[in-house]
Amino acid sequence: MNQDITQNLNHDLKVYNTLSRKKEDFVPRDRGKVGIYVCGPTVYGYVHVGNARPFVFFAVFARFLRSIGYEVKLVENLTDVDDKIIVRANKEGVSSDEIAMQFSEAYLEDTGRLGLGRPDLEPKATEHIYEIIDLCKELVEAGYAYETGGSVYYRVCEFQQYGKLSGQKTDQMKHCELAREGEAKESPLDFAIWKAAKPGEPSWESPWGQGRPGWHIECTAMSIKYLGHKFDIHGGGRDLIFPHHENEIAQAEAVTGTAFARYWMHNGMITRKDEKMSKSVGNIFLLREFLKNYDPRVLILFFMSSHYRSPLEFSESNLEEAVQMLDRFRNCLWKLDSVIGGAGSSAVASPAGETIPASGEKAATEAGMTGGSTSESFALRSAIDATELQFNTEMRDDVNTAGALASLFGLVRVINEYTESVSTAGKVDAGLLGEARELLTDLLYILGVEISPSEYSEAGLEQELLDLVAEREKARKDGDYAAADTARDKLAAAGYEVRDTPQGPKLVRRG
RNA sequence: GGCGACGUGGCCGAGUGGCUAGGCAGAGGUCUGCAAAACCUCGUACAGCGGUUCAAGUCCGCUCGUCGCCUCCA
Repeated sequence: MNQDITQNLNHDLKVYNTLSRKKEDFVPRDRGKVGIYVCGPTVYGYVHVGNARPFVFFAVFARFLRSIGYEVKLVENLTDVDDKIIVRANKEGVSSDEIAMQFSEAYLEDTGRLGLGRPDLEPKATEHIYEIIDLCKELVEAGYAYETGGSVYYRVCEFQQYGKLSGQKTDQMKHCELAREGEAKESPLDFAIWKAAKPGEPSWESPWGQGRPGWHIECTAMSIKYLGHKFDIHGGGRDLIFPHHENEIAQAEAVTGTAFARYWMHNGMITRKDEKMSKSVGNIFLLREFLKNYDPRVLILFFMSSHYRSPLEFSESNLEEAVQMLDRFRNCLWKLDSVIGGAGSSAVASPAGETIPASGEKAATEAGMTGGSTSESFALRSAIDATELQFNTEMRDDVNTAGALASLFGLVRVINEYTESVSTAGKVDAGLLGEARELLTDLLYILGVEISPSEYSEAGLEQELLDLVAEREKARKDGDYAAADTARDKLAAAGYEVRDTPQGPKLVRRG
C-alpha cells in the first residue's frame, strides 16, 4: 500500500468507545503504537461460534492497524482457573488442571484453524498468580478491598466511579447477589478478587492463606503487566461490559488512580433465532463443529459482512451467502490468473511488488495501449484507486468491515469486466491487472481471507481427471453431447466443475 | 424496576441531512452444444405517527415491536 496515503490515514481513525458511547478519534498513548487487550476464553469447554467473533474481529482490526502503519501489540488472555472449570472437573472426576489444559489446547487448535495467526501474547491466569496477589494486596492496603474468611472482596462502594462503563447505578441494580455459603461480604455488590481454597481445588499460597484468583482480577493484572497503564484498547463481547469490565476498571483505577484502558470496544452477540448464542441458553454451535462443514473463511466473511457492534444471526442462509462471497472472490482470482497467463502463483509469491509475471510482462508489451483495452484499462485504473480509498475510509470509520467488503466487490466487478473484455480481445495489460490483483489480495488479507491459487490451479491434478476432460472434449467435438455430459457428471462427482473458457476447458475444485 | 441498543427493498446488511452501498435470491438478456463462471438490464426500501428544515432513512418527540445487560456468558 502506498506509503504517503497510509501515513495520512492513521490520523483519523474513529472508534466507538463504550465508555463515552460515542465514536471518538483514536489517539494512541504512544505515537505509532497500539496496545490491545481482548478478553479470551475461560477454558472449561469448547469455544463456540459466538466466542470466535471477538477473536476474528480483533485479528482483523490488528491487521488493519498494521496496514496503516501502526505497531500493534495484541494480547488475548486465557482464564484457566475459575469456578466453572472446577465445576466441570468435579463433574468429570478429573483435576481442574486437566480440564484447563484440555480446553486450552482445544481453543488454540480451533481458533488456529481460522487461519488468522495468533495474537502477539496469550497469557494465562495461572502463570500470573504473583501479579494477581500483588494487585489484591495493593487493593487491600488502599482500602478498596478487605479480607474475610480467607477470601478478599472488592469494596464496591469505595470506588466512586463504579458503573461508569455499563451505565449502571449501584443503588438501582437488582438485588442480584444473595449471600452464598461461606461468603461474608459487606455488601451484596462486593465481588471476590481472591477466593479461599476449598479442599480439592487448585490453590496458591497467599497472605490470606491458600486460595485462588477471583474472576475479574486476572485480566486487570495481565493487561497492566503487558500493556502498562492507560493502555489503548480493551475489547471483548458486549456481555462482558457488566460486571467483568466494570470490575476490571474498578480494580485497576482504584490502585493506579489513573485511567485503565482508554478505549473500550465491544462486539455484538451472535444470535440464533434472534436469541443470543450462549452456553446458558443452550443454543451454542461449536466452532469445531462448524469447521467440519465449512471453510473457516466462510465464518470470517460471515462476520465481516456486518458491523462488529451489531448482533448477527447465525443461520444457514446467512452462511450460504458467505459461501457465495468466498466463491465470488475465488472466481475472480481464478479468472484473473488465467488471463495473466497461468502465472498467478508468481504474482502471489511476491506480494510486495514485482507483480508482473514473466509471461504477463510479455503480454503487456505486446498489448501496448491498443485496441479496446484502453477504456477498460482506464476503468480498472480508476477502480483500483477508488477501492483503496473506499476500503480505507470504511475501515477508518469504526472498522466498518461491511462497507469495506462492499468496496472489494466493486473491484471484483471491474476486474471481471476487464478479464471478460480482454479474454476476447486478447490484449492484456498484465502490469495493471497484477496491480489490481495485489490490491484485492492485500485487502482481503486484512479482512482475514487468503485465497491461494492452489485452490483453483490445475497443477497436480490426477491424470484420471485430465483424461475425463480430454474425453469430454473429444465427445464435444464429435457432437456426442450425451457422452460429454457423462464425463462432466463424473468430474462433478469427483468434486470438480468444468468451465469452458476461450482458453479451453478448465477444472475448478468445488466446495 | 433500572441501563442500553436496534427496527432499511423477497432475505442479509452498509449508510446519520441533499448524491448508485454491497451481497444473496428472483426475472430477462449476452456467452455456451447445454451448462458453469462472468457481464448487462430490472427493485424509488427505510416500523408507525407527529415535528424541525428549502431538504430526513439520516435530527427531535411519541407509539409499537425486537434484542442485550443488570446472575455465568464472547
